[in-house]
Amino acid sequence: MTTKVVIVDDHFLLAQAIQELVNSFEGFETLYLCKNGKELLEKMKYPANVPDIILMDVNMPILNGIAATKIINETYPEVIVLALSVEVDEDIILGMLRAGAKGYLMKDTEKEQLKEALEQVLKEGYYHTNTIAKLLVGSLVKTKEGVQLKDRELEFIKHACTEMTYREIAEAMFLSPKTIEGYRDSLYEKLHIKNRIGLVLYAIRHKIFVP
Amino acid sequence: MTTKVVIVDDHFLLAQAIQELVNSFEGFETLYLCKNGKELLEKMKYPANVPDIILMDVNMPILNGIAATKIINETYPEVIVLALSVEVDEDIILGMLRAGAKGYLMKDTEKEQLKEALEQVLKEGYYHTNTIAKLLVGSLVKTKEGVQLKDRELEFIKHACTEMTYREIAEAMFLSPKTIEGYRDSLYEKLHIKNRIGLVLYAIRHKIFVP
DNA sequence: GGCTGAAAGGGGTAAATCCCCCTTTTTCTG
DNA sequence: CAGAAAAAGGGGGATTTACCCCTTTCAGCC
Repeated sequence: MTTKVVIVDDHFLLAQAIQELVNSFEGFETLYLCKNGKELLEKMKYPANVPDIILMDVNMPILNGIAATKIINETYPEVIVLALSVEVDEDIILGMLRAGAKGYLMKDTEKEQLKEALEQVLKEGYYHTNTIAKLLVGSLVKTKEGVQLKDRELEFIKHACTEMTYREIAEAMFLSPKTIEGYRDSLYEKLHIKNRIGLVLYAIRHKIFVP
Repeated sequence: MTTKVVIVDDHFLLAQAIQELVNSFEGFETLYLCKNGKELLEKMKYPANVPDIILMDVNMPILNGIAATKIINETYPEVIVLALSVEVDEDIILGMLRAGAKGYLMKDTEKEQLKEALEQVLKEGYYHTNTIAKLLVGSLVKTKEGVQLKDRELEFIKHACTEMTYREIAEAMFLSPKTIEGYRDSLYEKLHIKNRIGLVLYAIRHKIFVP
């Protein structure tokens, strides 16, 4: 009985290439390829298309890896999802694992490591490289960082990542300039920053604003 | 006589996978894989290691695709470089082609398209998809945008993407604050921006500063 | 109802930024 | 070498920001 694998990645060349790799491993075969999460869910409506393992890219259009993984974990809890990405962003890795991925492979892993990952995930139910393990430990240590921003603040931050003055931002948000300054001052304190440049960098690094 | 191909990509899994693909094409074989431009140049010092075609990733540590392509074009003009990237940034694609790449493949190309590209590049000397062709035409239309920034200006911009005041930037660059203000004012005019936020956004969008 | 705490609005001041316009020095370039 | 262009440095003033500390309003909750 061979293990059925599905590869989900919008970089189609990579998907096809990984397919060849997987097929070269004994005991594994690729069922089909998908370009995004939506396509995958469509396919999986037919029981014959439900695989044992899904190799899932994180950055995809339409339905990204995290969202797709979450749905699959709820609908098909017996299917194992392995994340596969170039993304080294901590938030994203953790998001993927929280969504129920059983492992996270960087795209610079060795061929042998992929085989090892597939085999271990079948036997043990999980596979994590040292890099990821370290990240996990790290995330436990600093569970704080819980700076919760309100909707209105997020809206302000997005405007601040613009050549608008605070007066103009106030107009755009139908607030008085002084209220806007209040938002700003409280954010500066919460986020430990000193000026608007710091705010812009914070917004970009936390994906509040995409340049 | 088979065509010898070398793959340069720091995403090792992708590199290996593409290797399998290339080897499955009749008349092509992979010589070896490299993780960056430096490794490639080291290898190519031995004549036996000089391939016919190089499949080169753009984003690599140590020596990136554009720099490596430039050197290879000067040192080994008979070697064909094909760019291979997820990058859709116009500047980068054009940079790669200017550096002497004979084609630019997106990583979402089909398996068959890779084969076609390899074969056409051997026969015709170039390979461009419609997407790239359109880009090329577009770049001819708006040949302007030739805002050439000097080293000192770039250094200033990087500092400006920081919570430093101009006074502090001046200190760090061993210049008077007034000189720094001069840099700033001339940049504002050249780049059609109104304030420091605009400068930060310009820097990020043009990859002068990576947040 | 009364307390509390956050959101909204504000006043005043010091610092930083922006925007002119100007001189001197250095560096290309014909 | 001369002349032009760029780099470096500067003055002064209008705006904008940053940082205090303070009042009103309003919703949530015991």
